[in-house]
Amino acid sequence: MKMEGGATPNALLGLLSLRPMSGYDIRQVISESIGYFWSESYGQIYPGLKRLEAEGLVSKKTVRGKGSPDRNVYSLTEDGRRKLREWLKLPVAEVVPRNELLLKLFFGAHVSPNVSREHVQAFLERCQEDLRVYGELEKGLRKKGVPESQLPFCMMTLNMGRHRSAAMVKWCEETIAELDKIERTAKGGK
Amino acid sequence: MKMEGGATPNALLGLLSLRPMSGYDIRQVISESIGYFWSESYGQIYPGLKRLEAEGLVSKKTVRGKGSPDRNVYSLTEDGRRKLREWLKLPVAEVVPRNELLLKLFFGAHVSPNVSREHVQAFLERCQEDLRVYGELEKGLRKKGVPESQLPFCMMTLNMGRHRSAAMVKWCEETIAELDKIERTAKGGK
DNA sequence: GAGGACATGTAATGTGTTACATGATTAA
DNA sequence: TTAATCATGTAACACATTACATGTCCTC
Repeated sequence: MKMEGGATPNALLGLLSLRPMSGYDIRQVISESIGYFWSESYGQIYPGLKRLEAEGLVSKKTVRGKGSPDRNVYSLTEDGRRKLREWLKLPVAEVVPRNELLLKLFFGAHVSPNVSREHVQAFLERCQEDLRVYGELEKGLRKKGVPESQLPFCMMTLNMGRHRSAAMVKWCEETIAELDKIERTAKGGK
Repeated sequence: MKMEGGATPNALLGLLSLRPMSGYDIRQVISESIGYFWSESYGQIYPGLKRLEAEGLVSKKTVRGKGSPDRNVYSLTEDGRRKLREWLKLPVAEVVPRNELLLKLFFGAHVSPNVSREHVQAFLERCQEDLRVYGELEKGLRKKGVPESQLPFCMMTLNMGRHRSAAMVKWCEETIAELDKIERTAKGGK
């Protein structure tokens, strides 16, 4: 009867495997590590940690703050570590990710090609920005204390981002050229 | 107060812009057109159509079935068409799509490299299959009655899939090689 | 004294899938 | 007769974000 699908609680376990953290810390760490392919809101994190504690997968230690609020620092228990390993072994649940850009582009014939062009242009800029961020992230990895054993895995995820963004940049350029062509012929044929 | 974000009702409007359809039809059409980047379940479609009708964006016509159940066929009203155009002009809401494969890969140091390798291998096969499907889809487009004006937009969405899948195939191959290297050194160093 | 970072948490709301319920027709 | 396809719809549940509520300390 146990649903093993839930990626969110397992993501929390994974993050706590890096080091003991509070809910607040987790949010920070996400944004500077896996933020480009995973995110969690406080509304998921705090109740999630509470549930994991009730299941004995993490343990809480309240740290009296010196000049700051109390922190609830959670760490993985042996059970939690085992649970994480089991989840990692399960096949990846594949979903079709929704792509609103493609949806709008698909129905682009209803509006001026200019509209689609701007959507693609915005996406292009975003991809270029992402490529820049991946560079920063890599620098951060090399400097900061990422365990030797974890480093190649970080790099693999970064590399997917790079391959993806580079391909998207190419597609954007081709698509913008195509949209420009459509606009020119629309104007020329008038 | 109106939330304009809702992509799902707008997706329904877009699909009905192709031709009048029943909720059942919509599901079929999705799977043979935009299914690789968008999907809707009946639980969204039927209540969604009802709501759109109440707002006057679509109109319902019940067609008595000859040897099959009655069909509720919906068509776009002028208001619906206008609403669709307005939505198409709004900037694309950008979200970070979650990627469970990357999440598992990121924490791959906790399990044998073999486990990650198999996840990537499965993803590789899926991408290759996708590339094949895009070919089929394109053939279908050329044969069937897709309006001339809509065709280039279909092709643009297909091309994004192609660029993406091709990049992913390359990444998978590189990543599998890297994982093999890790496994060899782990074995060699023992 | 205003604003921002630190810190925790809940409630309301939105979004979406899955399973269920129903029932006819058609092909194996 | 059994399964698949056609067809519509609801209810329960799962998942997630946002806004709100609260309060401290530190810097400008």
